[in-house]
Amino acid sequence: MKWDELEEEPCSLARTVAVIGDRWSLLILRECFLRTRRFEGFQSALGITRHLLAERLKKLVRLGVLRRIPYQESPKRHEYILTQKGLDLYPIILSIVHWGDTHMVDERGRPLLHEHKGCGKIFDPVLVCSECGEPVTARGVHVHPGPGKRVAVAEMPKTKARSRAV
Amino acid sequence: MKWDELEEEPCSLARTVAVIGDRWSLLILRECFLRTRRFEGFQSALGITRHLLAERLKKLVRLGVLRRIPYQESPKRHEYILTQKGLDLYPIILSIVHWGDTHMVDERGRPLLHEHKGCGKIFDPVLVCSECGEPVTARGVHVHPGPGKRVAVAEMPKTKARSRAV
DNA sequence: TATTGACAGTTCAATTATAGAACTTTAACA
DNA sequence: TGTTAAAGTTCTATAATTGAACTGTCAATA
Repeated sequence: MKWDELEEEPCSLARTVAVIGDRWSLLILRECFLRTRRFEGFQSALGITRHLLAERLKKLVRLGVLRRIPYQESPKRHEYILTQKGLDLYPIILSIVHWGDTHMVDERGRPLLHEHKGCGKIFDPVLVCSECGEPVTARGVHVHPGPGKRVAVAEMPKTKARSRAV
Repeated sequence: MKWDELEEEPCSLARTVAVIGDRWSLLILRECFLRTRRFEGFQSALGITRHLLAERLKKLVRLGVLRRIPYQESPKRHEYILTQKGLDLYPIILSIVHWGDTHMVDERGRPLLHEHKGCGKIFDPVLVCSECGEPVTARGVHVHPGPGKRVAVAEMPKTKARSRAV
């Protein structure tokens, strides 16, 4: 499967993986949330090759996650800022960080602590149900086919039969 | 940066990206949450090459996300099931699906609907603060260096100076 | 005036990873 | 005996990534 095919899958997870499912995009976005905006800033913070960085930034702009805006004329320079679509990735980022904090820390503990401005406390993110407010776990969820699900084999590509999507 | 270096970064996001930050791992895990357990099941559901599937399953087992358990003798066959560490990835998966549902759907709408068994309703996941229960947004969070943060240049690798981590 | 340096990339060869297809092994089944 | 199924492994061709050097614009400095 190619990257562009991934974007077409009738699966919201696959389509999102087409955006952030590579080695660098999430790290670039981490930097965005830490207020890095410029090419050199990303490059030195991440140690990514300039070639790939240029490529990934272009991709994230094309996908509407970042916006490229000029910050000076002569020489013309641009910076990269998160769009609303990009800002909406925050729950993903925070969930990832929390899993790492829980399962991948060494003896020294968490690299970062997160303070919720609203209540002033150091917190962990918790995923809850929008309807009842209770925490959600894998076992507590049932999935149903939605309107965008590919239903019949008739609609499927000739070669392979894929039937499921999260 | 190599994949193994990523695992060593003083950053919970980078360490988690070392686990799930490739083209296939998240898709394999999606299948796990949909109760796929066997090699052929993953292969036909995803269209991944057998070579890479074998490789990725090995990696996920090595990292403690999946467990490989025998389900029959002669010929010896194994299946792959989520460990607790793997089950804990559910909030990440669900956040990713929700972002895709919000920003990557086509005219036909969501591929899947999620029902919360607890309250019986179709829901969206919401990320809230563990301390006050209010929803968390990027702008509502302050980060502080934690105990596991790499502090001084003295401790850093010779080549590059990286100072930040989510 | 000439030189240096910052910034934002681009170019190119060498290495690595992934895709696609065929092959292997063990054992049940017709 | 021949076929099928599951769970891989092996192989070659193609695509992606790395590492390093190079380009162009302008400002500041010697």
